[in-house]
Amino acid sequence: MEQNAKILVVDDEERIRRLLKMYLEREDFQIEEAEDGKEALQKALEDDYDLILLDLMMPGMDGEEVCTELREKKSTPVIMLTAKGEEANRVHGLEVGADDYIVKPFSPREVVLRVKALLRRSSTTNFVQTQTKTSDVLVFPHLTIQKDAHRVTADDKEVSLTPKEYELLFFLARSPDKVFAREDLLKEVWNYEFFGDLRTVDTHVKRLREKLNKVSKDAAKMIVTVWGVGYKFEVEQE
Amino acid sequence: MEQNAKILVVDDEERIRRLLKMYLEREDFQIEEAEDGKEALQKALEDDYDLILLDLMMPGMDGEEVCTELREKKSTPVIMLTAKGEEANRVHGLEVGADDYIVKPFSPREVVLRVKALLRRSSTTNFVQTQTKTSDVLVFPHLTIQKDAHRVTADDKEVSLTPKEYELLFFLARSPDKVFAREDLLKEVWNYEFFGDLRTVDTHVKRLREKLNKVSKDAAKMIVTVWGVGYKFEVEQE
DNA sequence: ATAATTTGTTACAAAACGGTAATTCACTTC
DNA sequence: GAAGTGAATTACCGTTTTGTAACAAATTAT
Repeated sequence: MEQNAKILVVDDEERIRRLLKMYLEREDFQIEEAEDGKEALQKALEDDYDLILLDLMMPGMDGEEVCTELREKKSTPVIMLTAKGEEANRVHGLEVGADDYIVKPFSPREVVLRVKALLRRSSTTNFVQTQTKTSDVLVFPHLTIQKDAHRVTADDKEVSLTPKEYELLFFLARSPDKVFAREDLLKEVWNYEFFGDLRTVDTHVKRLREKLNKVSKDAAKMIVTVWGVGYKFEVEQE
Repeated sequence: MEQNAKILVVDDEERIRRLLKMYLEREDFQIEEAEDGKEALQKALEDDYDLILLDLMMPGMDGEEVCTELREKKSTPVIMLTAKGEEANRVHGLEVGADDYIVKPFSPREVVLRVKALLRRSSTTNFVQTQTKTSDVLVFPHLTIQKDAHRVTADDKEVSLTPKEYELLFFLARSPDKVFAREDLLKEVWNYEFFGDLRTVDTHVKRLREKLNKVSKDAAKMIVTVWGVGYKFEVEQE
């Protein structure tokens, strides 16, 4: 597995760096930081990283420049972070040699997934395809989630979910039986600058259950309320 | 292990500081205190702590400010303590660079667990053994407790417990055969500002036994009354 | 630009829970 | 075997948590 990969996080905002660090370390990645383009380039050249998360807009040398210069020497995989307004630059970023880009504000979950995806991609190109693509499809007794296709089927019938509903379900289903507090769900599934009401989660759970229920009672039952604690995705066992 | 870590406890209320100190010292942490933001910042900068427990609301410089200023120099892990009403500020705390937050009034047990969790996370001790996670599942002859799932099964049948019942059981089961006085249980399982009747414990024990008993007599027997002393979770042996 | 969909908020009723107190029961001791 | 102390049980009621519906805001599609 690509676990324990070494990742360089580059952003001028300390807050963002910390956030990324926190979430990525939780996945057992090894994180180093750089707070400007110059430092980033220096580190990236000195050391061999498995991946670089690179903010586009930075004072001094911006992400684009870093990427261009880096590419003259190395082919370390790069994910570019772009603020929403800068989205136009996106293609530019890819042109410059970035492998993927993520638009701010991102959700922590998204970043982790994209990082893993890119690591997987960049490692398989060099090796024979031993990777059986972990968890691209989650299959449970009455429910199947196809990650890439954003497709959910309950008892073989398709359920059409909105993005948030899908993400919520996917997140829960990724750690079966584990209870998540509403707070945790807000932190993980929503993006980092969302500070809304906890009831928001309830509402989404309700809608999710509703849709699942129309198609399969059994599938709907998998989303379980744990009173006083939160929600979990439970796989029936007996 | 990260035991013996040095922790700075910051709160303007002496009572809270003492309480935290007491519980954390019991876990062999080394505690220092600060009673306002200014003192906290000074100490935090002068000395290297493994973790800081930081009250949000304090006269003068509040926790948020301390955190912000601290973050300009250091990345010491911070757990923010927020009163219930301030919950709105909660995420703000994270934005400012806190790594976790705990809502007052907290239960001592919770604090200890969160502190340990954060220390585990932030100790870049990227050694494999770190995630051996102490007792994520407790397995006994007729009873199993899955911590993350908040799930209890007695003789393979699920028992649905309320939060308090679950916590009580979990707490007892974590130290098999050890007798706890009612007072101890109240102190540990309930939150710090609860000074209620000792009989409360009896009632919860009763409900717990009742639920367990419906499913497995053997499991129910594990919660043993020690006359004149308290209760213990006893693992049968012969 | 306008309509349609998705998302977030708020308010409220119903349900589940928690703590207390009063009563009954069990063990111990004199 | 009667008195005293601690434990179990029961019933009660206030509080907290949850589900839901209705509405407002934001986003996306047309």
